[in-house]
Amino acid sequence: MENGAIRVVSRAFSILVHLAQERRPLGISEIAESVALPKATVYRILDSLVGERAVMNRGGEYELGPVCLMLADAYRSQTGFAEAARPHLRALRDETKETVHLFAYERGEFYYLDKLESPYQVRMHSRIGAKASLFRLSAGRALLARLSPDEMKELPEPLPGEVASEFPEILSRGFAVDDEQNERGLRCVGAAVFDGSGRPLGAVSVSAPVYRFSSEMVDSYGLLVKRTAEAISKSAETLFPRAGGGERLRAERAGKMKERISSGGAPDER
Amino acid sequence: MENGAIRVVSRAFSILVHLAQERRPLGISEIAESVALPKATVYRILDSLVGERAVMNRGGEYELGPVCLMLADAYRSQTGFAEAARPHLRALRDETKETVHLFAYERGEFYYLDKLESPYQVRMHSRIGAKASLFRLSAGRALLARLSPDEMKELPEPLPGEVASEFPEILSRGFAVDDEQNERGLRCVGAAVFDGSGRPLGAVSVSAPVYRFSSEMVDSYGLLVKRTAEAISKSAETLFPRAGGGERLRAERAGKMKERISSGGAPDER
DNA sequence: GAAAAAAAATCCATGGAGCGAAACGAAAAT
DNA sequence: ATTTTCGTTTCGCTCCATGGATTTTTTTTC
Repeated sequence: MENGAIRVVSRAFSILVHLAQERRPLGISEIAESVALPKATVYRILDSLVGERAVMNRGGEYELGPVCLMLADAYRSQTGFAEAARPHLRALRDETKETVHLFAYERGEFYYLDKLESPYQVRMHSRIGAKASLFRLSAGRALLARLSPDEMKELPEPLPGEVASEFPEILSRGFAVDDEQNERGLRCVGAAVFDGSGRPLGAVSVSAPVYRFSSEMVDSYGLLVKRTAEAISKSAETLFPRAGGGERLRAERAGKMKERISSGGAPDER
Repeated sequence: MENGAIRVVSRAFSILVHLAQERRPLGISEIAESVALPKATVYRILDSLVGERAVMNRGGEYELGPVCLMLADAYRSQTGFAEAARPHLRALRDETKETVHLFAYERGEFYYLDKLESPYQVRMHSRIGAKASLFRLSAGRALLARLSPDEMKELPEPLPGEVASEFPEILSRGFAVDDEQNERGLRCVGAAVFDGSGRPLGAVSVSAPVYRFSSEMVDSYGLLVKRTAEAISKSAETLFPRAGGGERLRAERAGKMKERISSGGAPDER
C-alpha cells in the first residue's frame, strides 16, 4: 500500500501538497527543486493537474485550483459529523473567545477536521486536514482514554506508558489537559466525541496562550469543552442511528446502489 | 493541455470527482463501471490515492479522505478573497434569510467559491468548486456587464447577444436579475466584486424560490446585494493593494523564495 | 451450513506511457 | 549587450502502468 503505489500519482500529490504548504504561487523550477524531480516531469504533471482544474496556471506560476474545494465540500457532507458539530463549536468559540478545534478519528488516524479561530491576534495555528498527534494533544489523549481494547489495537504506534497513566484522571474529569507539554506557552483542554453506538468519532479542544488561559481557568474551560463534546455526541446520535458497529449501515448503503446509479449526474459539471 | 495530459492522473481525478459526486462510500466494481475502466486499474489507482490520504478505504468501500480538506484549506487561504468576503456574506444571509453565494472569476472561468445557506427547508442547491454559468446566472451576467473589452476576449465562449443587451440595465441598477430564466421557480439577484486595481474577482448573489422572493422584493434585495458586493470590494482593496495589474506582487513574492525554501517544512505532516 | 455468486485482491507478461537529459526560445537580471 | 534563469518542447529509451486472468475473501442463496 506504500510502495505498490503508482509513481505518477504520488508525485502529483506531493506537488499538490507542496503547493498547499507553501500557500503562494510557485514557479516550475522552484517546485521541481522542492519535490526533487526533473523540471520536465514537474511540468508535465502540473499540466495534467491544470487540465483537471486541481491547479491553476497564473502567468507562469502555479497555485491550487477550485477542484480542491469541490472535493472538500463533498468530503465534509459525506462525513456529516463536521456539519453537525459546527453550531456547537461556534457557541464554544464565542463563549471562550479562543480557537476551538474539531478532530476526526478514523481507524487509528487522527486529524484536524475543522476550526473556528479566536478573534485575538495571537492564536494557535493549524492546518485543516493535516494529521494530528493522538499522544501529544489534549484532544487526542481525551479520545485515547475512552477507546475500547479492540480499538486500541488499531493504533499505528504503541501507547506510551506516561499517556496511559493519565487515563484515570481524564476519565474522572471528563476532559484532558495539555499544560504546555506540547508547546511552551500553549494550554489546551479537550474532550472526546462518540456516535450513538459508542464508536469514537473524534474530539473537540480549546487552545489558548497561557497568559489568557490561566491554570485557574482550566476547570471552567474544561467543563465547557466537555459539555460541547456531549452536545456534539448527542447530535451525532441522530445522524448515525444506533446500530451494531456499522455492519448494518454498510448493508443499507449497499442496497441504495442500483437506484442511485440510474438517477444520472448533476447537470452543471464537467 | 487536454490530450497532452498524463493518463493516470486524469484517471485518478475522474475517480476522485466521481466519489465527490456520489457522496457516499463506493465499491471497486461500482466505480470501475462508472468511470469505464478495468477493475484492476481502478484498484491500483484507489490504492495509490489511499496512500496519499486522498481517499479512505472503509471496509471495502472507498470515500474521500482528509487530504481533500487540506488542499481546500490552502486554496481558500491562498486566494484570501473568500475569507475576506465571509463576514459580509453572513450579514447578507442573515438579513435576507436566503441562500447567498460567492463566485470566483478567473481568466474566463467562473465557479462557486462559497455559500451560506438559508435556514428554510426549501433552498437552492449548489456544489462549491463546481463550474458556474457566466451567461445564465445573475451573478455571472452582473460580472460580464463590467468586464473590459480585453477581459471579454478571455471568455471561452462568445457572448450571446441577448445577454449583452441586458448590460445597460445591469449597469444602471448596479445588479443583475434572474427571473426564473435559469430555473423555473427560482429568482436571483447578483452583483460583481472587484479588487483595488479594478480587476474582476467574482460576484455575490441571493437566490430564493419565487414564493419567498417576489418581484416587488427585487429592488430591495438587489440593493442589498449591490451594497454587499461593494463592501467586499472594499475589503479586497486592502488585501490586494492597488498595483499595476499584479506584476509588482509577483516580484515581491519571488523575492521571498529563497528564505522560505531553507526554512524547512511543517513538523506535523507526512 | 454448504454451494453459488459477486466482489476484492493479487499476479504477470507485454506494450506503450511516462521519463528526463538536452535543446530551445523568451524573459529577467546584470 | 551579455549572462542567467525560467518555461516549454523534443525524442529515444526504459521501465512502469496496464488489464486479462487467477486466487482469495465476502456476501448471497438455497
